[in-house]
Amino acid sequence: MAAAKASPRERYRDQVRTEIKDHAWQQIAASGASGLSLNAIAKQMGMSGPALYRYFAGRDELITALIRDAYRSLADAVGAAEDGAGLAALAHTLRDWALADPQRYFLIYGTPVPGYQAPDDVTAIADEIMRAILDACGTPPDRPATALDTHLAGHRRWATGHPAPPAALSRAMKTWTRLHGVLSLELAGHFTGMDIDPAVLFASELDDLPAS
Amino acid sequence: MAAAKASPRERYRDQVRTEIKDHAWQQIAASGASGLSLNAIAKQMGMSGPALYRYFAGRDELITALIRDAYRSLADAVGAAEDGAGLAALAHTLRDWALADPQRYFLIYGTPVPGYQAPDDVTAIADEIMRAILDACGTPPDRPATALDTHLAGHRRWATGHPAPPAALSRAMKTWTRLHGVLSLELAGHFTGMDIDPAVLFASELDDLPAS
DNA sequence: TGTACATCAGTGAACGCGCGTTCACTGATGTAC
DNA sequence: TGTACATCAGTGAACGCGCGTTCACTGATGTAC
Repeated sequence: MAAAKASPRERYRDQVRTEIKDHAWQQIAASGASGLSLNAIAKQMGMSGPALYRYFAGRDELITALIRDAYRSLADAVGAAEDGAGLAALAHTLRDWALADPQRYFLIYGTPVPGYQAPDDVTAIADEIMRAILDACGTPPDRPATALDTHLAGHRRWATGHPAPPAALSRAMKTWTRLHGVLSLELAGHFTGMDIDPAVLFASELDDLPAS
Repeated sequence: MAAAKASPRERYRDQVRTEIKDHAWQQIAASGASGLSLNAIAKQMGMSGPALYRYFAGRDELITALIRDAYRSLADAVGAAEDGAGLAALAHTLRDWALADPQRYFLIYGTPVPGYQAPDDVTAIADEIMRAILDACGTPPDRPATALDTHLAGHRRWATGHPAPPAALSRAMKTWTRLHGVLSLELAGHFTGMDIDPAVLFASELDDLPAS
């Protein structure tokens, strides 16, 4: 622990920054990311609007911090779940994480804002998430190489340094896209109108994965 | 053609309504749905803001109209593609449709606005899309019933009147979620940073479908 | 331990902006006799 | 065909609002001697 280094003022700053972000998440959960307002957060905290500028340079910096935190939280969750527990454990961790705060999931994987480019350190965390999935995929059975295998073998920047064979890369990729497919439609409520239980569909997709 | 019924004024109204929506789509493509502004559209058309209220009761009604049009356009596209051409044709039609205007795709399948509920006639079009996928799935091979089959057999409101057996329902469902999984991540740009070609992944998911 | 000074959190007023929306109106277009 | 009237598209002014952001400031907290 390097906590001894933090001065009282620094500790206070971190605390308020966290409180601001907590209120921001609350607001996003209530009305979406586009409804996020610095003034509204300040009012909720009993402060005046300009006070927040001591903690964030502006609205954009706040949102970027939220995105970073969301990625970090997900990477930690799947990283911890992956520790030997296999793909099913990771998948359910992912689903639980998403259901706990749908808008947080969508801040990462939802509708992109045209023109927004995530900072480099955020894309690094995104890679970390992919590596956790890759780890959980384990060693795939031998089978003839597919077109996807071949493509991924030549484009594995996101799996830099990872010893996984092409077939494992394919499996990780499909794990990611398939689970996201079910999850994002579930979170957006597209199954509600159909009267379908997304959990059953999710489980079924998970079952199908090893065979692919 | 029932066009003879439309009076000059009605024709003009329809024309202007269409023009307003065209500019709205342009604006959404440029800065996302949250950046849609009636005043900005009016300015772009060389009109004053209040003039638009002759054509739409307000911002919400405009957006609802856009959502309806998006659903209608997609339903027409997949409906036409499905006509005997099989699942691959439908899948590529879907992908082309999405790539033609990503923000339009996300208006349907993207981040939901908390609290927004689509009107009934829109969910009817959503069912129509599902039926097109269902039709394209054809008759599945015989196989033991899965848990998903059983669940869907008891929850087929979205396939009302459709003679498809449970196994076909499962296949349709997975077709939908898997293609959406790849597509939505592609449109959001998540493969760009990974240097992966989404077309290869999409094709591979399409290949895997019949086996599932 | 006590005083002098620097740091910094938070305030309140103000700026300019664009938003959705209303209202009373002008002027053109279409309709009826 | 020509006139009288109704319909309706579009304008301009105005409303109230909340937004992000700046600035000069007060007052509390921590630091150095």
